[in-house]
Parts: sequence; C-alpha cells; structure tokens
Amino acid sequence: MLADYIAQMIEEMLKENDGILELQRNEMANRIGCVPSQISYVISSRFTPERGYIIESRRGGGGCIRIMRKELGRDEYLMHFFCAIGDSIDEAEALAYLRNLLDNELLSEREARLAAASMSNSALSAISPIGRKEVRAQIFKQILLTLM
Amino acid sequence: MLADYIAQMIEEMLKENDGILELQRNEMANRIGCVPSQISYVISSRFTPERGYIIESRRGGGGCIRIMRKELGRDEYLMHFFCAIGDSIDEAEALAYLRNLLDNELLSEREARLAAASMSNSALSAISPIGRKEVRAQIFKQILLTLM
DNA sequence: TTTATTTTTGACTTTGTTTGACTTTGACTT
DNA sequence: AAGTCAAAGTCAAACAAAGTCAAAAATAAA
Repeated sequence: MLADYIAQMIEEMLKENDGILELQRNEMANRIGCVPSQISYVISSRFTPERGYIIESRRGGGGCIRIMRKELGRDEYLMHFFCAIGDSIDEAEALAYLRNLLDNELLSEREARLAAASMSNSALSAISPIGRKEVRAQIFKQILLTLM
Repeated sequence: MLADYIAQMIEEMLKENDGILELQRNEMANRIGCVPSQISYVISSRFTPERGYIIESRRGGGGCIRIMRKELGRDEYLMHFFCAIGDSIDEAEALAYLRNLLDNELLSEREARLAAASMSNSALSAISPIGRKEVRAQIFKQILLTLM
C-alpha cells in the first residue's frame, strides 16, 4: 500500500537524521509518483502527536514540512498521557500511544504487547462498542498508574 | 459443509506458513465462491482465542486479516490456565493466577502488575459486576496468548 | 416432530486510502 | 504596493477493504 510505503520511507529518513527531518511535499510526491496530498495524508494519519511527532510547515516558495520526534521526560510523559487519553479511546489510538511509550522505552516490547492485548477489541468484545471505548480508557489509565 | 472446508483451508495455509497468515477476506471469498462474511463467520467461530488463535485485522484499501496460532497443545501449563480461567473470573482469582505465573517466572513483576491493573475492578468499573467477570476472563486469555 | 443450534446470505456500516480540484500563504519581481 | 509564482493546506468524492447484524436455511438434538 502506498501510504505505508511512504510512511516507512519517512521513518527511514527520520532515523538517519536523528529524529528531525525537513521535506518538500511536491518534490517528494514527484519522486514517489503520487499526488502531493498523499504526503499530507500519510503525515496526518501516521505522524500524529499521539505517536509522538510534531509537525510544522511553511508554505510558499521554498516551503517545506518539518517532522520531529519528540522525546519527553518520563514523568512529564506519563502525566501528559494520562490527560490525553480522556475517558474514551479506540483501539487504533491506544495502539498509537503504546507505540509511543515503547519508542520512548517506558514499556518493554512484551509489556506493550500485554497492554495491547488487554485493550484489544477481541478482549473487550463482550462490551458494546461505545462502552468498550470507555473501558479501554479506564484500563489504559490504570496501566499508566502502575508505571508511575 | 462450507464452513468446515474453509476452516480446513485456513489451517492448511497456517501450517504452510509457520503459524502465521494474512488473508484478504474479499479475495478469498471470491476464490472460494462465497460471500465475504462467510469468512468472518468461520474465523469467529473456529479461530477463537480459546483454541489458541489471535486475530488482527485492518480495513480499507489494502486491508487484511491476520491469523496467528499459538501452539498451546504443547504447553500443558498454558492449557491448564485456559481451562481454569473459564469464561468468568473475579479479581481475587485473577490475582492468584498472576501470582502463580509470576512464581513460575512466566511473567515479570512489572508484567504481572500491569496485567493486574488492566483486570482490576477499578479498570473495569464501568461494566456491570456480572459482565465484568466475563470481560476479565477474556482479557486474561488474550494476555496469556499474546505473551506465551 | 419440535426445538435448538449452527450455517449461509446479503444488506448496511465503519474504517482506511487515493485522487484531484480549489484555497491559502509566503517569497520574489517589477 | 501589486502581481506572480511556488509551495503547502483543505476538503470531499470515489474507491477498497473489513465488520455487524439479523433473517432464512440447514442440521442436530430432544
């Protein structure tokens, strides 16, 4: 899939550039052979704040998009998350957060998998979809508490 | 029967692919000549966590269903747990089992705490007491599967 | 035979992706 | 200052999956 390919590409570049990266949308779209808005789509669907990225950009001649990985201090981090989760969260979001925690080494791989399993739709399938999201938020918060 | 045939087919593929398999629902339904939801039915009725399968999926363009099998026939210990958990379990029991897993070094301390948090009454407080025990059982099984 | 369970089907929903037309913004010329 | 061009942003339509649910049909159990 195109979007995944582009995302992977961006991640590569980020890795090589120490977590900070500037790209030109049109130029990149051209290189890849897709419409420019595809790049926007990938960024807004994958490089989200939940996953720990900050996006800035400048339009006009010589404009560009800057993507930065953000690494917060541990406590700052957990606090921030605790608020960010709110009282309802879907599986995709939860996974994004977990990945962020994993990337920042606040969770081990196994721990992240454990958490993901406990919040998965299949684990919570007995609950109605609306309630499910609320329960998931509760679980996530409880998990975060154990990490503090 | 169609369902059995499809199930068998999937098992074959799993065997060939070393216990992990990605399939496209529509594509497969097409090949077989059935409605797509038949595939869903087979998966949800046969490839359940109780039988040692983990299911993940993605919708949208390029989406797919991933089926993973854990050989829990091998691991009697795991099997034992699965049966013991049943389909309803209260918090105290869950804690006891976690303790057991911890003692046997199948879980780290942190993992056990994390699991306990996710199955705690406070995490699941939004669910009615009866449903809560069922959800807890589901969560526990899902955790065991993804972890072992 | 009745009843209960499992299977089959299809209509409808939700989620995710791709594309393109149109808008906004910034930099550079004149 | 006004105009032009080169970006990036926005948005919605079209498309491509998978999920859900319930009715109908087939099977199994009593």
